[in-house]
Amino acid sequence: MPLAILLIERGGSPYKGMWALPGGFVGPDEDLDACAKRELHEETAVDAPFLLHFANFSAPDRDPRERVISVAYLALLRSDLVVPNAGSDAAAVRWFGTDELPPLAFDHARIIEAAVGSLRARLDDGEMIFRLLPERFTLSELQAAYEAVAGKRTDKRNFRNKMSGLRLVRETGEMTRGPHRPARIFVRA
Amino acid sequence: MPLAILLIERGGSPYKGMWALPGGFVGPDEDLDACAKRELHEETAVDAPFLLHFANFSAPDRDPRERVISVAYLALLRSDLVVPNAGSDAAAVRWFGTDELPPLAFDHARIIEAAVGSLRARLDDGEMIFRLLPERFTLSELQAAYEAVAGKRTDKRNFRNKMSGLRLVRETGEMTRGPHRPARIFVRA
DNA sequence: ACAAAAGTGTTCTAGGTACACCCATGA
DNA sequence: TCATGGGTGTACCTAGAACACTTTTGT
Repeated sequence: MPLAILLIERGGSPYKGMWALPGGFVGPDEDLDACAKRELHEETAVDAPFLLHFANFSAPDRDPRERVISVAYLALLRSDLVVPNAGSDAAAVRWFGTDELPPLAFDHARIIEAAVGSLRARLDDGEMIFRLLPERFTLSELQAAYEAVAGKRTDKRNFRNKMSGLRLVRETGEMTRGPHRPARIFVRA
Repeated sequence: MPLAILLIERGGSPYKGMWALPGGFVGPDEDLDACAKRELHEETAVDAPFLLHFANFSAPDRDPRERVISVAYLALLRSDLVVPNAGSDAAAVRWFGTDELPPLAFDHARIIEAAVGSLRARLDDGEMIFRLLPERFTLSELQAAYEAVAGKRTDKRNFRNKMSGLRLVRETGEMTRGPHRPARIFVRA
């Protein structure tokens, strides 16, 4: 499953009918993290437990209506499990594979580029990747998540060696069942 | 020469008479980078050719007067050469060693902590460190700059080996003169 | 001659990469 | 027995860290 981006179809002008990142204005009694979480929920009905700030976008004319500074956040979620619902201001919401992105409103294409770069740079921190996995997972599932985000394949043995060095996961002692050899089940360390 | 921070003494309330980071409000026709550069110049008469954004600070009550979101930037300059002059709103301006910081207004102590961390994390990018050096420099000068920022000593041979790997500098063929063995003069690659 | 700073190599360890085959299960 | 995915080890290379002495100049 490739990396995908959650976009909303704009219901109003400017850029009416084009796709854009969810977002909105910060309230007087919330910090930026809370704002990002709230706006995402209001516009897509998606809850992202962990959001990461990665850049600001502040060119004076990036919104034709008025001066807007965007504080950009990213989250990692399982697009196969998270079903978005269009909320306020959004005509529609859906996931787009990174290779099938539509034309985007404002400077949002640039924002997505920056987001993917930041995400890949932080993959080994071990904070984000587990958002793509159930609580209990196999090493093959973990590797698939890594590869989806990194956008490239990795050797299985090298991946497992690296993981045992990073100490991000802990074995449960339990095994999967299925029409093939059982796999060890791990949890986050 | 240890790492130092440029602070202004606040001329008005709140926190009148306390020390704080320079800063101000973004104008309608400038982006955040330009704002940071302008505010620094207005308040301290210092020109920083390269500013790096490292974090936002947005707790709703961090300024007792009104809601203020701070977009924090850092620059690296030679505190021995850059002489600040108090400008608008500032009663005084001066450099403080990181080990002799006064009590700070607002949440600026936290901002400085974050800044030093970000700076150290990016030292090897090769973007910042040359701000501390003249155009032509010796490897010993470069190493001294590294050590000042990193806050710790480094082995000379290891430092030089690392540098020749990073390819950040180029030899000029010229040498220094002085009451000791001449040193090769380098420039940025 | 001496004071001051420049310059130089080797060994060890850890982490990254390339690479191919056998194993356990359910159907 | 076959299809499916799980699981394993070695050799090589590179980067980082520890470590001490000789060289060149001006005074």
